[in-house]
Amino acid sequence: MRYWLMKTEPADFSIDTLARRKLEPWTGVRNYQARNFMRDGMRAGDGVFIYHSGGTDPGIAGIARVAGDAYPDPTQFQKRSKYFDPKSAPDAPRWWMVDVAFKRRFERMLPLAQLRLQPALEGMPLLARGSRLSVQPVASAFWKFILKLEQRA
DNA sequence: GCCAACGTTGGC
DNA sequence: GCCAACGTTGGC
Repeated sequence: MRYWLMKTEPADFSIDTLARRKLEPWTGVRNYQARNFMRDGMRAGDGVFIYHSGGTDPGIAGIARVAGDAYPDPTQFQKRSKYFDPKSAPDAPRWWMVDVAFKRRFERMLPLAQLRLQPALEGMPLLARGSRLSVQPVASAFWKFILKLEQRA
């Protein structure tokens, strides 16, 4: 069982949206590193922190789980989609994705600023300078520590 | 709104 | 293969 963190802009899609829909096809990831994590690293049941980015108070908003193995992102073939990729061919899809299932919402979001204060989280990719990766692994020690932090909050 | 950091593209 | 230009991300 591995752990991950996936970013989303809450104005477009938030933990509450996920709570309502229960299951969400995580379409639109167009970064090779992020794709590789989804395609090659994720397995059904893996834990996922849902991270809200871009707003006035970025942070971890809740928990989801990987619902199944990766499959080709259909939006890459849809001409009208903003995620359309003319260079991708159906017999050799470039972009892969997973379905993400809602688990729970944090009672209080864990702000990025608070995560930055934790010496125990040093080395988390999320906290690295200039980190933009929208899908990233979370070491199990970090996962556990963040859950404890949340209990305390 | 600003801007640093980063990834991708494309000319050479 | 190099690298400048460009577009995007995302914190502040």
